[in-house]
Amino acid sequence: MRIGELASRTGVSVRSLRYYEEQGLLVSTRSASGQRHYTDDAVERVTLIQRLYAAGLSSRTVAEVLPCVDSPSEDTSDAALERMAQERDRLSAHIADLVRTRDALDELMAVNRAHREKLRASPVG
Amino acid sequence: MRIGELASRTGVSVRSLRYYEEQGLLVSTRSASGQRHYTDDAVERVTLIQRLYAAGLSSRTVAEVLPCVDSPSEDTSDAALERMAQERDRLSAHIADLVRTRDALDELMAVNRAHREKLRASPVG
DNA sequence: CTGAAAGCTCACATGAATGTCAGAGGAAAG
DNA sequence: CTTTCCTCTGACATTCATGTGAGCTTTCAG
Repeated sequence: MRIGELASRTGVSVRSLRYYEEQGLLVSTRSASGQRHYTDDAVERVTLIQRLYAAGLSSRTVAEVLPCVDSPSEDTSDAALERMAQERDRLSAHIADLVRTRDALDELMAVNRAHREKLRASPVG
Repeated sequence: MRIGELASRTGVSVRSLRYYEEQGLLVSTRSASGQRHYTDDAVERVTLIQRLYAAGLSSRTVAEVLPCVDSPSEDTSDAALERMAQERDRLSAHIADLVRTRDALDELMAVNRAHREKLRASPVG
């Protein structure tokens, strides 16, 4: 498929797809006229890239990790494995943090709702 | 305390503290000479701001939410409550997404480690 | 064949939080 | 007092993923 189709299938802009390629995250074959062509696999790959971005990995880090997706049969470097472990831990910590923040939001909402109830009961405040 | 102390107590740069004030997230009293002074409460407030930033709220949204922290006794606006609920939901979805990504990372690591084991058992690959 | 739609490259713009620098005026301690 | 550190404002720089537009070529449907 060409880049436009990949874009609409993944919901990622054409611009971003070219950027991913520039960063070495996504490969394409080129037609004689220079147009990018992708296999169906690219859809999944783009989704994964987005997922990793959303998890806070930089494109540099994503580039380090993706080879392990492509060819786990090759000798995965210590560095890559370590990087994955490191990112996993960072991600875990981040998730825990977000959960705490969500709890804080919940409590904030509860407090404010409670005050409203009180206000409704005795409108003087 | 002055801005430098607040910075070192919170681990947030002086530059960022001034930025928070500019965005209406943090208030200070000014000395005759114009220097910012903060009460101890500011430490907690800055921590909360950072927490909300980390949860993906923009400073605009943080500014919308913070008044509910300051004075839940006032009539909290519908808009603010709705905004909080909305951010809470967004955050929940984001957390779920991150958990999935973490799982994906875990599996990726497992697969790569397994391949290594195999390699070690029969070095031909 | 023609025109619309889609691709290409290159380059500049954006947004958000923060870094950094310059020039000037306070603050605190020797 | 003088030195050293802190703070002030203002402005420009940075990072990163993405938007946007120009100018040109390719593809495809009619």
